Amino acid sequence: MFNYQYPHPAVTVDCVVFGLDDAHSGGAAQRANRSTTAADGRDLTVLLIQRDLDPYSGAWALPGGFVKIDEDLEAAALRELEEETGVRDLYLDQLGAFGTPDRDPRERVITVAYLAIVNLFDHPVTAATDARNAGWFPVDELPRLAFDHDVILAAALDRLRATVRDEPIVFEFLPDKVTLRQVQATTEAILGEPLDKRNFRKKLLATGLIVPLDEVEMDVAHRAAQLHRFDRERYDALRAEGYRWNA
Amino acid sequence: MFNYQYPHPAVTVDCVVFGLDDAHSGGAAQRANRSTTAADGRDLTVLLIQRDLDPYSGAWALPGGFVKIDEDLEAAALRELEEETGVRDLYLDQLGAFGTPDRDPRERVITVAYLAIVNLFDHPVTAATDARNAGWFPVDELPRLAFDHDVILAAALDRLRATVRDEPIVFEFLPDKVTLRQVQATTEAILGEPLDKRNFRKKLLATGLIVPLDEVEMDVAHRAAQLHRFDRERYDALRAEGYRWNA
DNA sequence: GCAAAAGTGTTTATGATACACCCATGC
DNA sequence: GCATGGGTGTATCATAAACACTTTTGC
Repeated sequence: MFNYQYPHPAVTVDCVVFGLDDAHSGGAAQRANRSTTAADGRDLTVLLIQRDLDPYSGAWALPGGFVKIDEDLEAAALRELEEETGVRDLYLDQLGAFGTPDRDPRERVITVAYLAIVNLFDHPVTAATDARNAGWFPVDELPRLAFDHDVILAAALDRLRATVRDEPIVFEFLPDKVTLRQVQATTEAILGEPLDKRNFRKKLLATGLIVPLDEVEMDVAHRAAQLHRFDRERYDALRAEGYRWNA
Repeated sequence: MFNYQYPHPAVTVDCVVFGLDDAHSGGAAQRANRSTTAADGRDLTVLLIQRDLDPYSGAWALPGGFVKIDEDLEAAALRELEEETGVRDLYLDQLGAFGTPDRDPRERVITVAYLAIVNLFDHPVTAATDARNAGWFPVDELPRLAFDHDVILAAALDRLRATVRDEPIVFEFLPDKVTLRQVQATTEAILGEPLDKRNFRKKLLATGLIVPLDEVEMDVAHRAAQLHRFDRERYDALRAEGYRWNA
């Protein structure tokens, strides 16, 4: 038992984990009747976990959990994600605190939400989601969510869409070696709107941060596209000097 | 006494309150040797409170306090601000949660920080800051701060500077009836850099949201400037339809 | 009349948008 | 040979930036 002179709220972290669906979603996420989008057949998806305890038992929820008493907030988010999805290496950005008094029926719970992005090319996440029922849901086909997770998710989506325009965050979704089509398709999946191919490529290449490799993609039933690499080191260096990405 | 099965952190709110200094700062804030800036002689300032209790007794800190167990986070921020500064009506935006485990030496404290703006034209804040020693400090002449408040303040300043470019947030600092010079000077004070007068006015007026009134400023030792009003209602309506401010 | 700030346009450069065809490859 | 996506350039438009003098008013 832990005693305090004044009442203390519980504090949790919740993660809105975005990924680019590879079309074999795990768990009970049913994905029938979906028209392929402009995004190369891949959708922007969110990782949800089906609750097996009350409250909201059976409902889908954001992965998350309680912050340990000596644990940094970001560390808690990373720990929960690793426990629940097996992913270690990902993009993580704090979204904010959500603390409406009655958001959890058990006790006062304030949650710190994080926006995370997993690279499904590098990490086969669904394999690691063990016993618990987990699934990737396209952002426009979400189930009803537990707690106020719908509000948090909406805020995360807004943030993601705003961020994709002024940070090279698209590459968090993609493998090291990418085709320009992949970059465009992913950007379109995030924004939910089509972009002009020539203008997109022009602008991307004009940054000088997308360097062509001496390699082309493989196993495609048409002309193979040039592979490129995002020069993150150079970007970080420029960024430190005030450079601003803009796409 | 309040008992929990697991340890709970304490949760506080802290406010970074920005204002446009009217050059008679209250409290112990000494303001000697200051060169007047481009901002019309007014600086972007932050409201700080001198702590009278340990830890950090005597040090300056952000106004804030504990969140009550049934109180919304934003309500807690508003309450603390009213208690400590007497201000009711202000701009408030959540900045994020700060929760490094050792940021408070007494116990684990997670704080939710808010960015606030008070309109010193409408509300004479310093008068209301009663017993406690409070003062407005120019953002480039800050004293050493308690806890991790320097980090929070830096984050708030970054956010403010980013926001002033894509929301008409300048008007939060200013009275209802403004001169274009005031708007420009305030923007310059926030950004910390000078702007071109003609371009600034052109762009501002081009929005159609700054409407000239049939009135001019009074009691100035030179030609009186036209007064204008920011049409917030129309802005809100446009905003809802996807309009984006850009200055 | 002089100090102090108000007010006012044009030119240039840069970036954003719109737009359509031929090419390479696998089947 | 045909289906699929890869790759490319130009003209137009809109916005941003640079830039200096005359006018009004109070003292």
